[in-house]
Amino acid sequence: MTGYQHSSRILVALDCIIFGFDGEALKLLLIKRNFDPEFGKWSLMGGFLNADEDLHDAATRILFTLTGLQNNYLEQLQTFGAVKRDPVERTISVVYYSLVNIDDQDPLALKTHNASWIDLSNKPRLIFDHDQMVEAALRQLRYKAALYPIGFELLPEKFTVPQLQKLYEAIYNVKLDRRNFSRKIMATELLMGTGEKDLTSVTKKGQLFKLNKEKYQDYLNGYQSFLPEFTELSLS
Amino acid sequence: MTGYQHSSRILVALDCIIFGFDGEALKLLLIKRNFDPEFGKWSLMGGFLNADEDLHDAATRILFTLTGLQNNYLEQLQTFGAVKRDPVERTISVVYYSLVNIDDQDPLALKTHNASWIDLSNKPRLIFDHDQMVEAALRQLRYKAALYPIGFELLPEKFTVPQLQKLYEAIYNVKLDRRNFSRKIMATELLMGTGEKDLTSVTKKGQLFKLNKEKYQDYLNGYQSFLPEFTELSLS
DNA sequence: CCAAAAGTGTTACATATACACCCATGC
DNA sequence: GCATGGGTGTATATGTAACACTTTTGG
Repeated sequence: MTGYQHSSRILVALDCIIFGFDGEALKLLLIKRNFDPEFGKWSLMGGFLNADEDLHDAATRILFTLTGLQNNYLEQLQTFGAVKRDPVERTISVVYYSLVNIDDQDPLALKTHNASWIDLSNKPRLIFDHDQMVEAALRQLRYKAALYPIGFELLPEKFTVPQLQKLYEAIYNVKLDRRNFSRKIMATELLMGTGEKDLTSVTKKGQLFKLNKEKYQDYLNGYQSFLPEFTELSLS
Repeated sequence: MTGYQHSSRILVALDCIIFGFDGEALKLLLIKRNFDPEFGKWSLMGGFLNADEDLHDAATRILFTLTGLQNNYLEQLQTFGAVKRDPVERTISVVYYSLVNIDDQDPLALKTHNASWIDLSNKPRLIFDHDQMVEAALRQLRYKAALYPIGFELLPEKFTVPQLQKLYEAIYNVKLDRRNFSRKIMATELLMGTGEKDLTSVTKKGQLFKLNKEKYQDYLNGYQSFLPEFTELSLS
């Protein structure tokens, strides 16, 4: 037997929600399409699954093509499969989301694909069901960032506590108390001081920290939860 | 244009993890395969996506075929897409999990498909990557049941608080304090007394409750979290 | 000297946990 | 009477939330 006899083969697409953070707002990397279909409209970065390619590898490839980045945080989100979601041909789309350091990408690749970083609050209407995809990704990011310290994936290697706080404020769209936040983050032992100070800030007083990779792995492996109180915020 | 020119069409399967609860243990509805491939081995219930069928509809159809049930809790989990996951032909599988009341199903449909309810703790080795699928489903169930009161989907319409407690003990594999559990559940206002008592229990003292459907919807819509302290348990 | 950013300390409140007692039923 | 299962109450600990003060730097 060389294959299943019944049933139809279907086109499998992948779409990628790419989150970034510029120090103030949460951003999305979006494409102003310079190709058909839906030429000229905004969409997520996407592509098709090849027959000889693992699903996750395909997502990695698509992310690499657009950003020049590999080894980023990349997680499968959900698969969208309404019959008419793509008017050209019946296509199901496996959606991934990724967290990247906005400073690390390849500007040429972005230019080639006509991609730009857009504030989440200014997101244009996207094609097909891409708006729903973004909505689902944001929900997942909020949930995940409450239980696991994945927010660091959006920051440069060295960062200050107030920068980290701004990131969480952007993710959950809330204002946080500086003192409580600092105390809780320090209690996680996830940060290692570098001795350096952040000279770009106004007062040059911010201490730069690095992530403690070992502790980080412990948290990712789930021996303990990260910021349980944020789970409530994931529900909104 | 009638379709995308490039890229290959791929077979899309669906597999379904069906959870039940018999009052003591969490159970899975599994198939002892009376068909090829992997005749005689255990697997999840599955099927293929038709070209003219929404993905979620296909999952509903497969669940219905096996259990005779519709309108159950059914949620997409994840898509498995390793190239060699199915040795017969390259197939990606979109996995759903479902919560059913174990008393409600159609015994004939079960018999036809050679299906039986198996304690999660006695799960046999399953074909392909189905073991991983079950593992992921259990993790998702634990997380979800901590934030949303979906556990009720596994119980009959009327149930006692101790029964509900046993369910949560089975899901999280822990022992809970009777008094604290009762107080917390009552505080949610999710339960409505029926006035009846559970005459099957030894002391006939257990009060039977029904779910307050409106409150239930509120929780599902996420205006408040359900049992935040359980999120910690989801991580193990 | 003042404004803005960053670092640290204290208190009150809510929530989770641990534990003790009483009641009803069947045997 | 007593074992079992089911219902209710209270003290403690832990963690979250609310709030005040000090220091440094640039203008």
